[in-house]
Amino acid sequence: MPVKRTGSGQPSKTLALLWGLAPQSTPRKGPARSLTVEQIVEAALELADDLGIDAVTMRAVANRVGVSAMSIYTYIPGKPELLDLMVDTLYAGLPRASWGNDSWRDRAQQVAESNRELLRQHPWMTEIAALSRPPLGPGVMAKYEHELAVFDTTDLSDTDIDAALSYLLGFVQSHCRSARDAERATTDSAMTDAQWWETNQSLLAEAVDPEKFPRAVRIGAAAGAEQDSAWNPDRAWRFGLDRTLDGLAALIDALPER
Amino acid sequence: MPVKRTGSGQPSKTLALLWGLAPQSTPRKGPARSLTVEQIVEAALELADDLGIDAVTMRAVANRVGVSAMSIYTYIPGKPELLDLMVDTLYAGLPRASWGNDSWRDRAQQVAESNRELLRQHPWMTEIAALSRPPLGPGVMAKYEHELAVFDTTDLSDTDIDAALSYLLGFVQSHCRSARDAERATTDSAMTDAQWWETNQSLLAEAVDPEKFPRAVRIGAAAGAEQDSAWNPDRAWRFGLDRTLDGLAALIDALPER
DNA sequence: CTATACGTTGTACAACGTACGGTGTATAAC
DNA sequence: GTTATACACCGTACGTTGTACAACGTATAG
Repeated sequence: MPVKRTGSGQPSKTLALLWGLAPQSTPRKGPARSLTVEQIVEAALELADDLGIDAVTMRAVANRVGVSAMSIYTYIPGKPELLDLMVDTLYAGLPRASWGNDSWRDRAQQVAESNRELLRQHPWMTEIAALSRPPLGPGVMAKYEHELAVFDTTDLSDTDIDAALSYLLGFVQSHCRSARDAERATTDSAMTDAQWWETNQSLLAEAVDPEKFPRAVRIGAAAGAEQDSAWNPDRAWRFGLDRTLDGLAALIDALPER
Repeated sequence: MPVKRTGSGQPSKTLALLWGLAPQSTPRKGPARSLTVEQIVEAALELADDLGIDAVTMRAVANRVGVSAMSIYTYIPGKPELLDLMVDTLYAGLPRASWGNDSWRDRAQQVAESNRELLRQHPWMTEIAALSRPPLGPGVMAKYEHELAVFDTTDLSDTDIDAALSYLLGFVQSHCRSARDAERATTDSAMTDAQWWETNQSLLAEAVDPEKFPRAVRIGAAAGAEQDSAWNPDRAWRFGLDRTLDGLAALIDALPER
């Protein structure tokens, strides 16, 4: 059964793991532990980055750190918790330059772009559910804290600050997910967009009646022609980011000063 | 191996299936077929709606229509194609009232809300990859055609119309995905948000230093208190939809008339 | 020295998608 | 009418997943 969802374990165990709270420290009874949680998470991250999230199996991770699959379970309760740890670890490692006196809009744009960069370097992150409701580990908290400061200079209420940040990050994730899907569609099928188009053109031409779908035919063709493909990630990014920032500006700049 | 991705089959076969182009019609050689593709897709949809996307296995679908698992493969090349067909079928069944002379903003809001409604009635749709780059079936085409008309009365270029619609739908999907994750987090763990909070409060209080995370503590508490939970889907929806429409308005209303 | 707690591992299970080969049935060819 | 052929259908089997369980060995506690 596939496990791509996080947060399924007992939350207390997960939280203790995330914050590295060891129940007791050094003098345990049996043989000494041969690994650390960090080593396991590291190995899992390398696998995910190199071969994709599907390659992160308990057996593969165990093999990479030199133990048997079941040994992992003495360090980590299960796979969902491993995914939680992977995400939190990456978040913890993010650069967090201080904001200086940039405007909220500049800050928001930087946050969007650094999140995009993270998701481009680790595309598998767009495939797991840990992003919308991430585990409350130290990395997540530090990221949240830093990004909330985007709206320090605005007059938004606390709840609106939270909503605004969620909205901004939601756009980034949504876009990166689409970009990943698009890239995979071409690499998976070993077909460029152009080849795909050629293969399907005749079939589509037969099926799609321009009189029945006038806008779709016209606009689909225009969009495909102007960009070099059916979907241009960079163009979609710029369009979406501008819209998102404008949307937030419509709220923020209309506020009465407090 | 889990298959939750669509579009992995040969595109031509998939397209033929989607548009219902039978290679030859009636006089085949062997025994008559006992099923139709529609029946199979119907059964798969019922399973997904009743028990979630994980319950849609080839064996379960086959069992529901009264044949063995392998018989399905004489109708449909594989599971990705089945998912494609499910999505296209739902899209085809969507109501598409004519627009009258609503403003683009009213139209956009209606599109957003009807998409949200669809994703609420079929939450499993947020979990499969068929939404960002859907298969070009008749249902998808009809939906695309209808929704493009949102921007008929604007002066947007064709490529911008396409981008604007993608942006709008991206928000809806992103929101519904989060809403689904949040709902599942409470139902899966058989824990209400309040219970979860109580369980973890002491641990978090110990780990999270308010001096290190001042904004996170303040804003997290405010957001949790004002809403009745850590995340209120309806509030997030209204916030996000307003921002999205404002963002589009900033582009559309600033255009010089053509 | 003995008891106990713990790290590690091999085996096993159920579930998944689907490749493969066999079986029976309908039409096509003669 | 007989034979050949194409096709629908099915049972079995394979490789893969997460992880439960029990066995085995090792270090410390008494």
